[in-house]
Amino acid sequence: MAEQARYEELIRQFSAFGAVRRELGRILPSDCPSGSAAVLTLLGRHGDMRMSKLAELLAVDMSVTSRHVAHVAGRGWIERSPDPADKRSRILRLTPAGRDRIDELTRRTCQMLAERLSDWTDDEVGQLTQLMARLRASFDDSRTAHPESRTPTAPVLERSPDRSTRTPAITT
Amino acid sequence: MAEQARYEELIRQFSAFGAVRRELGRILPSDCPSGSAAVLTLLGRHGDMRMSKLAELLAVDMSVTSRHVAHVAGRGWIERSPDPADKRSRILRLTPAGRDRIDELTRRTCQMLAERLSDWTDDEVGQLTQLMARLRASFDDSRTAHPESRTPTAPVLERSPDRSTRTPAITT
DNA sequence: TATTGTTATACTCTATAACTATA
DNA sequence: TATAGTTATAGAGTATAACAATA
Repeated sequence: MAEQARYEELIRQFSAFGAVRRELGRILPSDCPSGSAAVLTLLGRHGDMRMSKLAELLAVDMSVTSRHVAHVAGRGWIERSPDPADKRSRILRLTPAGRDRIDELTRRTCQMLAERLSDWTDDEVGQLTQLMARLRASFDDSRTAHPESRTPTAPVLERSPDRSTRTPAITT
Repeated sequence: MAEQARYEELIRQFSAFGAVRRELGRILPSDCPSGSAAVLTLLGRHGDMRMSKLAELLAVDMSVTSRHVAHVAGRGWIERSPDPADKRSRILRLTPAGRDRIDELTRRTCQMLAERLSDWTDDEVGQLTQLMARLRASFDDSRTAHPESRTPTAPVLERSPDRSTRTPAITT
């Protein structure tokens, strides 16, 4: 457990990270903003999947996922085929054009990183990557974990009741 | 200089970081969203300053800064007094109510971090903080540095011509 | 009745451009 | 003519809620 001052510094860096994010966003093609890019890269990384799975990986509401997916499908970068096992569901799959788009995105972003991080060693880049991965995991875990199994010294404040990837349905 | 695969992994973590950011955003008071919180914490950290200085620290356009500042001023969390040295300028200063708001924000965010990062050591939190600070610095540096002094093997692609904190004026 | 996905609406953040007041 | 700040407008990301089709 770290001291409070550590947390305050970390929060400041989280906020400052927005500048990096915006800078990277500026080099994206105008027809492929960050939401579209995330959909493509996740499909490239994890292979074909359903909407609900993609929403989980994006960690956003399914409605948001639906919009992003509609955009990339409209550009011909993915296909949405009906799931034979469940007609409500749709399977998402990259098209060759989608793979080309990913290559282009990778090229642009890696070029910018190579430029900006030219004085970083391979190992330092790896360290940051690892710590950010663990950060994400730490947040994911607590979203999934049983709340009652955690330390009672840190009472949960206004935490939404186990949000998943969708708005809670109204049971009428 | 790191290998391309390293950059690709790092980019993935950048994208995934959005989940952390959104999670932290959810615990903010509804009348104090992240833009307002950033204004308050920067003023608390760096003391009184002009709009243009704040825009630089936020790394967003002055128009954006103006909106955020108007919001927090409307809530009485800061004061905008005219700069005696330059009547075009305004000096921003936290009010006692603004300081209270910062305390509340700090309390909430630190509580969430303490909960989520309960198994991180003080040192690990410090490492992540340091690496993110350096990341931000690396991006800042290249924004300021002379483009011609950088390696010619990485030609600058579509980079905006030394953007500052404002939309370039149209010289008629 | 519950789940998968879509759509409508609203809110926040951001950038561009035009405008005012001052330098 | 240039700079400090404001405002209008537009676009992207996101969440909530209501909806249709299927399980």
